[in-house]
Amino acid sequence: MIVRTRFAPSPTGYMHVGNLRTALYAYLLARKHGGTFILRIEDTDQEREVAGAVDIIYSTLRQTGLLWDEGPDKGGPCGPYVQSERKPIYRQHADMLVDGGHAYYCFCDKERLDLMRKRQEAEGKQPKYDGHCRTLPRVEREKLIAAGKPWVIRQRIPDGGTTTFKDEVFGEITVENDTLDDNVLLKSDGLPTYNFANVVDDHLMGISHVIRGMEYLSSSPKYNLLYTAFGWDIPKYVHCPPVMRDAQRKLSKRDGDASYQDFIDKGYLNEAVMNYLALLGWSPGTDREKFTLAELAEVFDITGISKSPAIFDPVKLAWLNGEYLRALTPEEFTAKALPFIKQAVKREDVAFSTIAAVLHQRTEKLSDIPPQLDFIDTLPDYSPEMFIHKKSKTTFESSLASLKAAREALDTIPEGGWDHATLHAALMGLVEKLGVKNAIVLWPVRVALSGKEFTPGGGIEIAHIIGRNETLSRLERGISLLEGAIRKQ
RNA sequence: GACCCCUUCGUCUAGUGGUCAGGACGCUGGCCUCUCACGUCGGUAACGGGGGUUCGAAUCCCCCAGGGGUCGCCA
Repeated sequence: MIVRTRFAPSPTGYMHVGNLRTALYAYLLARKHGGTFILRIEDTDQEREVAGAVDIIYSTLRQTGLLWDEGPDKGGPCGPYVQSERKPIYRQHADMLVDGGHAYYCFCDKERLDLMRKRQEAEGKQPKYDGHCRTLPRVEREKLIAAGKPWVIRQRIPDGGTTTFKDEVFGEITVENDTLDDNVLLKSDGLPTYNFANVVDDHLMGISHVIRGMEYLSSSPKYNLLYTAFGWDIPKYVHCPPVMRDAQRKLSKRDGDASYQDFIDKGYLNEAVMNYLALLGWSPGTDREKFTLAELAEVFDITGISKSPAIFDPVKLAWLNGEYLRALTPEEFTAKALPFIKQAVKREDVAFSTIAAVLHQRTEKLSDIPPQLDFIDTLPDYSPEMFIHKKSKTTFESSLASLKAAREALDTIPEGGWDHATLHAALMGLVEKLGVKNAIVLWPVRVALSGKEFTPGGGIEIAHIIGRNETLSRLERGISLLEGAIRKQ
């Protein structure tokens, strides 16, 4: 079987991660079977046009690696791939339906429709087109058209009976035809509704698997009726459950973290986001959790898609992102971290590579970086109490001695020799010389250099990062703080 | 409200009549350690409820409850 899948977004101006996941699945299925992945723009709602929205679709798909084989910019045998450019095709197909008795012209205006719905609601019935124009004679119809009366074309749902369709994730579903509405197929502006365009285009473009959100599940019987009316083969339907914010609400753009770009801006890696999305509502059937896009394409299978909505867990995404960050080489990590480091560090005379090194194993997302670095440019005010660390048994006195010894040892290192290895040798040598535990020396040094309880990296790294002058002056500051504290005792 | 769909640890999930119900995140205890993290070893926690079918049900059937979706000249 030739697999042809499509991603058919409407240009809304941002890429919702739920949509992106649907695109991912469509892409993976195509790649898995050596098939074709198609991009189609569904811009039939002229009122919702957003400038630049199509570019966001392009750039996001490129960034994520979901490269399409046919599309508006690439062309292909089934173009055009923009629905607003396919207008004549829909008209032609709508007429075919009308000729076959599967659709009809409707001249009802908004006022009548509103009134009708209001009445039906008042009577406690479900709003549904009342079939007013269903039986309009052909001559009457021509007369109204000639008179310039606006019209739409509606689908004629068969009276009575049932329609059954099969979904690859939900199985067989049967509904009573009477619960289905005579929906508009062709709007008065001549453009098709989604209900019509998706059927015509999916068939004309040879789509084998229609992968889309679950919100279309309940309209699928109508689409089936359309395929049948045309005498077309019915594609395989794959409806994906929604991505939720919590048990009640869908993840929405209003929450500010539903768009792909939001995650990238916060310092999540593309690879981590895509990996996480793949596993949200789909399982490979094994315990494996880390996949590249290419690896996903190998193992992807429709049967792994789950039936129930999945809650998006930012905490787990962050963990996965950390995994990806940690797997980077030091050079790669430095390149990605540098812009975030510079948000917090304005000084230029610091050891950036050491900052990155010290951050590497401590960063889940890049936006976590700046707050960790707030002590580098300027030493915060801190209390001498911080020198006392119970577990390491440091005291004011021991800390004062350590700081003085450290000052003496480091003072002998020239500016040019101020590197990590030298500092390490000097401070560890001090530990050995004094015959004490590492912490007796290193705890107070780290506190004096950072003024903080927790820091990325230890005293040696921080000394290297902030440089000789700053190190010596901060040690000085620590010494006087401690002397003051001891005097007060 | 009507119609359709869904329901395993807090979360993502594995599981398709016989498992101590597995993994991951989180939380938590130990180890490592100059702090925090990383790493590592352990712990915690689930089959929505009720009826059946069966020697035996998370797995099959029915009912209920809860949740979701749809009911537009939006997609």
